[in-house]
Amino acid sequence: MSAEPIQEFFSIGEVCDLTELKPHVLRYWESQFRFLNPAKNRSGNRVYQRKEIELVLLVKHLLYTEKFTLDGARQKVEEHRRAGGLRGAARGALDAQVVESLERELHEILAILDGRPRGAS
DNA sequence: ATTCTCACA
DNA sequence: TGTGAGTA
Repeated sequence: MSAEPIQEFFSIGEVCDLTELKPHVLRYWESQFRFLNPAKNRSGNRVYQRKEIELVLLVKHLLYTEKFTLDGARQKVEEHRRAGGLRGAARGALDAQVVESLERELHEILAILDGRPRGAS
């Protein structure tokens, strides 16, 4: 009964639309966070997967909303990862509040994606 | 049109 | 972080 071919890969441009960030910011973060390394296709273009969009949103939240420094955000995200990712962090040593709000933001975005065959406005 | 790297402010 | 140059 499944239907819509869910979009699995995203260009940097799509990720920017989805996260409200500029391409140069995403590329810069790549140089600051090892866990933010999207694969490159044959032509060298970044290919993002949903997991990476989650990371981008987490970093954006830490940096812009919680006003962490690059170093602080780096440590925080690594904590999240050691705790088992976005989800696992909830039962870890991190604020369930943040995780909750992130999942909400994420769901809003992914919901639109999953229910949208792309190309329609 | 989009994205990429690199340089520079 | 923002912008521009020269590519692919």
